[in-house]
Amino acid sequence: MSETRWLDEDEQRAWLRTAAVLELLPGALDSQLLRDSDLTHFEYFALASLSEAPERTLRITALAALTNATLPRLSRVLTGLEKSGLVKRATCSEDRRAKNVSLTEAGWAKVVQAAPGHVENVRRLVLDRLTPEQVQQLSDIAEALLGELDPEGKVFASTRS
Amino acid sequence: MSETRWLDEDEQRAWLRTAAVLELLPGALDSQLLRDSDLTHFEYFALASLSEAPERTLRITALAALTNATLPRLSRVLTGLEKSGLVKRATCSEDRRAKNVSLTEAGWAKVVQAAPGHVENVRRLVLDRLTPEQVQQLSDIAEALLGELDPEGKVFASTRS
DNA sequence: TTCTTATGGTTGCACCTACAACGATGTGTC
DNA sequence: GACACATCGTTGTAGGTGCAACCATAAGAA
Repeated sequence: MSETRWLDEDEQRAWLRTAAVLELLPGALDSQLLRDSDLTHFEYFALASLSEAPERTLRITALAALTNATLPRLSRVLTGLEKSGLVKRATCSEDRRAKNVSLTEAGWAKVVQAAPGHVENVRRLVLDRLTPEQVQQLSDIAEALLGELDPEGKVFASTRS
Repeated sequence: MSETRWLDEDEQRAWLRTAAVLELLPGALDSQLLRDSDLTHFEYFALASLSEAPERTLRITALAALTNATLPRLSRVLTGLEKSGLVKRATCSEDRRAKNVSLTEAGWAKVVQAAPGHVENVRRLVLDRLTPEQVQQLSDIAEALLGELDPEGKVFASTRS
């Protein structure tokens, strides 16, 4: 048992501010999307991820990795999106345990409609409040944190150094 | 209607990484505290905030501002903490609409027991993965974001510049 | 083949959170 | 004092999320 290394003043301030952002930012992202497009941020992110995949189709497990969701969570969200006609599921022919999710035309239209407002919101809340140097710093910091949070690099593999 | 300013490559990478951290970090904080102390991060934060207040007591509204919670959310969390004997509520004598929440002895003991593991986890997940310069950068970045997320500075007033 | 084990995905259950509506008290105006 | 209005906190209700248990299919061993 080693002694606890308590936070010094600078560390404490940095962490308290970070925790505050962690608490506030997700809600700010959700509320704009819910208001303007009737989507949670997670739903938007899943649809956007699909929209950039080949054939706008992915294995459910692959989409879960991209969006960093657990399978149960994604499964239920997909059920909702399917009811809304934005995606469809189909059993995979090669591996009949697996399923492919595809964006429907309506789903594609939804992403196209929602994207500008969402991007504008990300700028307003985050990017436009930082200098270009800070944006780069944030990118490096987040990358460092993902090393611990997502050690296998499964999530957002395309964005890792 | 102005044209959408889409994200350039650096901005997109920074944002995707940040969104990934936003998705993963809260769960990592919760799971250590739930495992070791049977508290969510939010519950821990509320108890810790109380533990640093004069008399270990705060108005419910003041605690909501400190923890950045809505009143309904905090009210229900306090109900749970009260059932566990960690806090108690008492109607405020000066303003009988209001109530004061106080940490009980058991609540204080819980904070004392939980703090070392939590601090260690914050170091493992965040602070120890960054250079001292990056910790300072993160502090400044979070401060800048709170300017938009919490314009009135009600939250974490003590940590703002 | 048959048995065992691993993987893909869904569902039961419990809990947490948001939004809106509500009861109760305080403040200002006439 | 009596009214309108704002504030403090709680609760009804609906929906999201995690964990564990579950079914179905696949892969490997005997």
